[in-house]
Amino acid sequence: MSIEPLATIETELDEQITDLLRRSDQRFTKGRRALVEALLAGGQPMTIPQVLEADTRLAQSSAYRNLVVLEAAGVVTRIVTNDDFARYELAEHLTHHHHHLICSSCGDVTDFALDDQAEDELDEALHKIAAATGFTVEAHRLDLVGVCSDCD
Amino acid sequence: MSIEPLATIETELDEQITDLLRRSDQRFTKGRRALVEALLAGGQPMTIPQVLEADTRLAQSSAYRNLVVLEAAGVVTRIVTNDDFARYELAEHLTHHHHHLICSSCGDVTDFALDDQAEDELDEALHKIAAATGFTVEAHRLDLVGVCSDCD
DNA sequence: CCGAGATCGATAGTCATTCTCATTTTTGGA
DNA sequence: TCCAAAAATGAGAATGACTATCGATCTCGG
Ligand SMILES: [Mn+2]
Ligand SMILES: [Mn+2]
Ligand SMILES: [Zn+2]
Ligand SMILES: [Zn+2]
Repeated sequence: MSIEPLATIETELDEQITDLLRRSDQRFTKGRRALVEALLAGGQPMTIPQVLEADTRLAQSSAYRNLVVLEAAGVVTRIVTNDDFARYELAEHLTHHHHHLICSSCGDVTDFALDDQAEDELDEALHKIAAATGFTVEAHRLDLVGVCSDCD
Repeated sequence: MSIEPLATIETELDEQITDLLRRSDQRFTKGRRALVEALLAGGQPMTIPQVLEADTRLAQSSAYRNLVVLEAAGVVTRIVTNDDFARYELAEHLTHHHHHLICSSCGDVTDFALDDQAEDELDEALHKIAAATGFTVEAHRLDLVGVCSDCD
């Protein structure tokens, strides 16, 4: 494969990803870089068909396999909804903590963030739950399900 | 099919479900009643294999089909996680609003509720988001992902 | 430059879920 | 009660997102 960047990854992000991959004995290859660049350029969680359309040089089988590798390394997050396809986005520790608007009509997933106060209050309430249930919390997920402005 | 109830559905709930189904031109048949009873007895979101194991008289193909019917009628909710199987539970307006603990180890999904104050604060924050984004909110979903006490 | 090992990608396989259709059950008149 | 039309059932086939396979290609240290 010979792939030229669509959008160049900033040096720091590149190094972070290289490092995450190295920790799971994986290389930051051209194909993997192209996937990250597509997700970065997309600006919202993307299905694999969307990724393949955004960069037609990518092979489907490699995209599936490499997104699994990238997820295991903590570079991307897999988002599963009621839609037929899973979606991927850059992991939160490479971007920032946020939540999702999920359109029940078209399936689109977009990001939103709570203001700090609301997020803090939520965290506090969730810590109580965790303590009360003996559940070891790794993450919380908050989605708004509804109809996006495009779908009216 | 000849199915005797495992756990009897209370009259009021039975009438609500009958009504919901009638609104989508569907009947509350024995097979559908058995599904609802299994979910009720299960006490937590169940996969279809779990439902079939709980009531071995149920046919797999009918269970799949009827859970789709029950979901369309608003009787049950389909919960999709990273696990292989989707899960079903009674819809919130037949029970109460709540959220989910999702075990990333065994896949189990259990319920929890925020205290009223935390839920109110969350609702308020989400209304602001909806207003700011032009998103028409149908529901919010809050999950805690982590490791359940059974899995340590 | 070389060779071991990693990665690639076309293709085949898997399996949760959906579809098909012949059979059974239900329903609402006659 | 009897009948026919409509709905529901369930065994099995089909679908399709995703994963596994494996020979070709690339990468990197020596
Ligand atoms: Mn996101
Ligand atoms: Mn629940
Ligand atoms: Zn939409
Ligand atoms: Zn568990």
